[in-house]
Amino acid sequence: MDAPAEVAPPVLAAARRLLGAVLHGHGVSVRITEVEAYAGPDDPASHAVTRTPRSAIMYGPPMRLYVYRSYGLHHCANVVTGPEGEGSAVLLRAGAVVAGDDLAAARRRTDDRHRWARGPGNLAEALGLTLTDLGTELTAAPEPWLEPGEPVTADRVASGPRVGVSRAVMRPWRFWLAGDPTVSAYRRAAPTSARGQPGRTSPDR
DNA sequence: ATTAAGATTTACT
DNA sequence: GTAAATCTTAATG
Repeated sequence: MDAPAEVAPPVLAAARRLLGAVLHGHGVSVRITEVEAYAGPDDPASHAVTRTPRSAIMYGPPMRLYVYRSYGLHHCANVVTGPEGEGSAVLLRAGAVVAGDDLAAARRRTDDRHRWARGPGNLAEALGLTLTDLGTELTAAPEPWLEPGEPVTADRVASGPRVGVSRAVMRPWRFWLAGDPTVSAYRRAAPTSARGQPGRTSPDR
């Protein structure tokens, strides 16, 4: 009983490493400021919990783009990080636009540059990423591709629970650059049945 | 076949 | 604070 309950999976290190990297989308480039790690079948909040046409890409080789539709309206972009068969990926939640300002403003229909790539759906929209980009090899051009950034020092990285998930809420697998103005606000997942019911909380629902 | 919930965002009371 | 927009998946008939 001296061993830790579980070892931090490699996807957490991969998530931290993506902070500061630059994703070059279709005419717009974004420096990643906020990410979330999603592991394989062991992670109840991950799409990899079930093997479906949508999650198949997560089980493929790393450094490929995983795009999925969220609530039928938005696209969310992930980087597959684990080796083939593991099923882990990192969701790109926010970033700072470093190139293609005009195009980003047009796609997002706002001049507030802090909002151009704040939130996973908004980030994908700013970069022009859709399902046609699914499976793209990210290690080299053409766009979209990912340019590794300078390693970020640990004291600049904050972490907390993932946004909008109702399962495995205890895992602080969201990472962001502390104090960065482009980071999205934390929002708790919507309760499924009884809301705000006092007395008891379900940690791992 | 239908229903419910979800790694979301925006608009509105 | 709540509702609506609407795609994918799971559960059910």
